[in-house]
Amino acid sequence: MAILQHETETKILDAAEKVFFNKGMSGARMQEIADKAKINKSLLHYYYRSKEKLFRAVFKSAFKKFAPKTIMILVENIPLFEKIEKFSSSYIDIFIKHPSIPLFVIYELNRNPKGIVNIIVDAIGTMEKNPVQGFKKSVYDEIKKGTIIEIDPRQLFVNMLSMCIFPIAGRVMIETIGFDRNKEEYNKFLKERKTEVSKFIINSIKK
Amino acid sequence: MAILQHETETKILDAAEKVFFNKGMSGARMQEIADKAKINKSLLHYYYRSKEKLFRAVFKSAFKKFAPKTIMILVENIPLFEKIEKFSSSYIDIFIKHPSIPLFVIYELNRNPKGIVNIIVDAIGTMEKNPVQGFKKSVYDEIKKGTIIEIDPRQLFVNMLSMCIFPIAGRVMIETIGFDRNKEEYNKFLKERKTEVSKFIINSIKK
DNA sequence: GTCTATAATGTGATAGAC
DNA sequence: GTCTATCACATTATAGAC
Repeated sequence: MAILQHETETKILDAAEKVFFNKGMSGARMQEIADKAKINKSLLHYYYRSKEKLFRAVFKSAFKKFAPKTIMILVENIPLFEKIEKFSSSYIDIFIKHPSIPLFVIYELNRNPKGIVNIIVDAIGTMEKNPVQGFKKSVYDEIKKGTIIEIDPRQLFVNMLSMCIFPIAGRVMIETIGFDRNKEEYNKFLKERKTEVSKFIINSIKK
Repeated sequence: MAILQHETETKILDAAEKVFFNKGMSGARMQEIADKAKINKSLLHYYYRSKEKLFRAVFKSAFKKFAPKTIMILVENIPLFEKIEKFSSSYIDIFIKHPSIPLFVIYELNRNPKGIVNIIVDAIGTMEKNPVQGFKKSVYDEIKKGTIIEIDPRQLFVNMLSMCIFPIAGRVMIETIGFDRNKEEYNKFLKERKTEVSKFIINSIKK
């Protein structure tokens, strides 16, 4: 039945996501994915011929969860401060909902840059027009207007990106060195960052 | 001979570092480590009984490359602005020299928090007195003096940490989305951050 | 200390029945 | 589509000669 087939496919992808997110490509085991999906290991191969192909499906799905919105905000034609507020808030919000994605993407991109870029291109069509250019343009506009200090837009962008992603990707590390291992406390801390990050940035660059 | 033994042990650890840093615990292969060290695979087991033990040695060595100095700066009794400048500059500098360490530590800590914390405790003696407290104290002192705005010291600390570590741990990702894949250009960009980060932070919090 | 050979197990993938 | 059984190979680890 078409519906059952679709259900199984979804069950597999959900299970595969959990395992790949936690263990990475090299640490993931097809058996564990099958167990989590409550199906036979052979069925994995029936639906996704190989571990590699299943991984690609998982990565692609993960990437689509945050990339389109992110890119849109970066190229949007709005004032810089608004762009920073919107980006930080949305970005942190998405990753509060999908906390395993940032480290997964960063790590796998390191492991095999070329292979992963192929998946990304497959996911969003093309990598040609760089969305970061949209952010740089906003920065130059404000510098010209004299509303912000002179700053290298690359530094500013990386600052913003770092403060949005790292507290999520490096959560276990941060909890280990500086916070009580209290899940709720850290979640509250992350929610506060949705406004804290943009305030911190704008404070620093506004004239 | 004692010297030869020491040499072999070092050769193994150097090779193991390269492989574990790049492939992680689960992706690393004992054969590859042996090949890189130009010795027989059995010798690995002669010197470090198991893959697990070799990994622990590598992690411990990696951790010692940055943790002692970092902790020292955080608890040092110096004014906040100086502490921020010193921390950012030293931290980024260390990781320019050892660029694979941050992602390695973050990833392996995620994979197996309890196991890794044991290694850390083994490396620095204890985790009891939290070095981040030293930073928080400096922040509260300045707030009381009225030299900086009122800010949650945890947010400030995580901002600083993020801007220091993420550009290194997430380098491949950042290069992929926003920079030309030019090694020298990015290295220059990182060196600039040694002063940019503290300027950015102090700009944001000073009254 | 260093090597060769091999054991023991884990793992991705396939064949074939139903 | 889903299962059982099994292959083929990779990988950690050990035994034993030198």
